[in-house]
Amino acid sequence: MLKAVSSTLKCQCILKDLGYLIIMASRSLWCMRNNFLLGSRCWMVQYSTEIFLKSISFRLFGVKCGNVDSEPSENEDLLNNLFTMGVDIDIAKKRQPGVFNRTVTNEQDVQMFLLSKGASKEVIASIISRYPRAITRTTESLSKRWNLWRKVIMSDLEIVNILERSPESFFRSKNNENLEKNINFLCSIGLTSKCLCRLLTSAPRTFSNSLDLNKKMVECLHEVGLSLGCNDPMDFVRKIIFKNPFILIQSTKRVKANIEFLQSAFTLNKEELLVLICGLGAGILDLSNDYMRKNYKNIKEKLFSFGCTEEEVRKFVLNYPDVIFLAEKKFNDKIDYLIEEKVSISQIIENPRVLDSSMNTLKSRIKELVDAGYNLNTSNIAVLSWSKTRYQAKLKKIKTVLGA
DNA sequence: CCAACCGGGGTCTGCCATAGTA
DNA sequence: TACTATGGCAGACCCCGGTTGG
Repeated sequence: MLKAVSSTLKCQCILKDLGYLIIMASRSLWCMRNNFLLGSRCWMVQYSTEIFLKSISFRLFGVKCGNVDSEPSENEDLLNNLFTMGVDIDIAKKRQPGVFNRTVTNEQDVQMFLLSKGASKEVIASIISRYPRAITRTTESLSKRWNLWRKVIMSDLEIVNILERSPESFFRSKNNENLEKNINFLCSIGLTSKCLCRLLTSAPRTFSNSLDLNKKMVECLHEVGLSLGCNDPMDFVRKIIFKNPFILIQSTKRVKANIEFLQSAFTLNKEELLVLICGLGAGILDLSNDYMRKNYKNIKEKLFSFGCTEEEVRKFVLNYPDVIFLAEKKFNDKIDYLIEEKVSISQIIENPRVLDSSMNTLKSRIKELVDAGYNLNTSNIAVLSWSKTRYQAKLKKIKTVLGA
């Protein structure tokens, strides 16, 4: 009798497992097909195949020794649920092991909730794999949080896209009161709804910061504006946030150090520094201090090696502070390549924006221009950084003039 | 018509450390 | 004391087009 029951149970188990396998297999194949058809990123193919293979090994393992050495501390329902959802358990466990020891989790509610907002099953699996603590949130709490985000962002789909990109930003905190206070605070300093939307889209973490942390950064920037003799320091703060939506997820330590570095490196007076950091230089305040120093040092050395003066380097970087973003190798490679192609260093200094273009763009454009008979050394090199349409129109013209 | 100048838009997560909490 | 919430860090460009003065 007992044997009969146990074999029936085993049969059921195997049938269930076969069911999983079929579901996973078809899902994987469907995913692969879609990925090939749509030409989307290869990792999805790899990802779904991996999940498929893992699900096979897990289920086979489960059938073979299910009762013998299952770990009592682990919630099997949870594991089963996550597997059917396509979550990568290995990644999830590695990321937040504590979640797997909980007696109560809400993975199915979370899935239902996200499905109702238009997220695909694949996206949900990816979200939970990368931020498993998401499944400890209740529908009620999620719904409230979602509605607060919707005060800033116009559509559910846009929010889904942000969650897919950065699940942590949404799920790391369940403190909805704090989120609401943040929104109110950012409105109160005069940020427009457009700016707020950009902030949440670009740097969603801002909204999970504690209100206090955001206030500290705003105060910090306010003080900087004040100390630099700004007439309207709050306007200065708004300008920086508008120019650099990532500023509120940086530490005040980093931002202060970068501002100090810019001031000392370029010996700027208050007014010049003010213009720089709420203008072209706003973006580079995010950089890690060491990275900024290292890159600036490299730029200086590289340009010195071509006989540039200190003043020329200064002018170059101040006209185009974004150059500090460029990693050493990329900067050096671009300069070397341009020089190799008979562009002079003074031409580069006069047109720093040519370094905006990727190496590929520089290479293909220079080849086309040279082939068309354009002399880079004596002509304007700004074409290298023009938009595609303007560049192509120009190239066409060059071809007809020089070809004739 | 042209080029020079200028500003804008997209993008920025995933991990670790640690104080706080249940 | 296991787990959570939160702060902080490293990492690292490319492209488009409006305006304007000649």
